[in-house]
Amino acid sequence: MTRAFTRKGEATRARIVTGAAAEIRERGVDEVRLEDVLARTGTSKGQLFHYFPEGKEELLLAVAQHEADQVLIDQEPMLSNLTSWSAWLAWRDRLIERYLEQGVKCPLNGLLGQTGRRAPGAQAVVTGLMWRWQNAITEGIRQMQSTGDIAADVDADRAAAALLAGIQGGVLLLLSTGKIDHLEAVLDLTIDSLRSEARATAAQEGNANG
Amino acid sequence: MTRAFTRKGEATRARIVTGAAAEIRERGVDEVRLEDVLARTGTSKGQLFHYFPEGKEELLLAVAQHEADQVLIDQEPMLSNLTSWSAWLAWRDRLIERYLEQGVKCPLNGLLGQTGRRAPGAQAVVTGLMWRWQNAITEGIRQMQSTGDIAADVDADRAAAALLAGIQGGVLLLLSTGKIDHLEAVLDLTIDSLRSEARATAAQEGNANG
DNA sequence: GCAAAAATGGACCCGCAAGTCCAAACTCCG
DNA sequence: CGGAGTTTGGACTTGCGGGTCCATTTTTGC
Repeated sequence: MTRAFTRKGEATRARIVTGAAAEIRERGVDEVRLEDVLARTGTSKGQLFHYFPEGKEELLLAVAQHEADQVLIDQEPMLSNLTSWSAWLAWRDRLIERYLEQGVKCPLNGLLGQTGRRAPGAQAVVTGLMWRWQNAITEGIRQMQSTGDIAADVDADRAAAALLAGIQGGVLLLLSTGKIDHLEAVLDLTIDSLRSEARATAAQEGNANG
Repeated sequence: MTRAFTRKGEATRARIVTGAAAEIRERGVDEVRLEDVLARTGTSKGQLFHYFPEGKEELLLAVAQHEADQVLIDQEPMLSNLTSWSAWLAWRDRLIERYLEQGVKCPLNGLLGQTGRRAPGAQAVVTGLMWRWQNAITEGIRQMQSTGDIAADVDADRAAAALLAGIQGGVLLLLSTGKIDHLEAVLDLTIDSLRSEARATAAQEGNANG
């Protein structure tokens, strides 16, 4: 299935993907014309359709995949090591920093709901991203439970689902209002809540660990 | 500024707006052609451009306004009367019910971030909606604080911001995964958190109310 | 160094959907 | 009834942008 591309070919292909991604981040999916991508990457139509025979749809899918991966990579190594409260806070800070910097330019926006029908597979990419993201958070919560830092009776899956939703909503509101306040509030209050529940439970059980 | 439309004219205009709204809900903004709206509403191009001289953009703006208002209306009378825990739960139930029914068809999706540049004013409509929505929640929290049901030291604005973000994210995840779990988790955990903080504070102050 | 395969440039095609225009039909009021 | 203003229908124009095609150049493998 993997087509035979030379080294140079792969490089060109990659250049097109990252160029398209940048263009989309800056101007939005529906504002980007193939011409824009060609201009920015210094390529021609012939090349684009050579590397993406299905045309725009295939390119969008590749971009989506690329950007989805990037979202998680940007959170490492924190996201995979939520093993102490300071790690959680570092993760929190990274998220704020990352989205503050990204501002209103969300590459994956516009791939949701029925809007994303334009690139059928793209929807799946987003779903996959959410799934991986939530799993990482769940794992983090479980870790904290194993050390007693979070109460054992917390439903890790459910808590992770809520936190992920909060983050997504925070980013969404950043996109529409330009302010990061919502994201900050969600992260701080949710994490605090996980901590205080631990404290409350520990207190009522009369036996803190440590 | 208000153009002179006869009764019949107003009716036609309204028919076009609601028809367009329905079409968009079903098929997504970028899939809807003016022709589709005309077909559904039994109108002609002449009429559409008669009532919306600026064309599609003006129509989209009208639709956005219409749908934004609907979002809040659908939450009444609960949203404006968050004065007891049972009222909060009723609101929660209404939200779940509403979005479960709406499913993957979000009329305002696609108006966010730079995607929404297609209709410059539409962005403002969404921002306005969020603002009104959050204010209502803040007000509800304040109400509960005034009766002592929520601890006075809770920052109502911040808590409302977090809850709103959670809701938005929950809906977003509903759009991309088709499952309502995230929205449920956010609502339940956030509301629970508001309640337990009240309990905790009351307990530690040694004086519960009622 | 040579043939086969891959990479590149860019002119051209073509369909779609927004927007224009105007003539015909209503309707409102005196 | 008459005519000014409003509403309606729909044919036509137009520009944009995705996709096709092929000739040319470069690279690869032997």
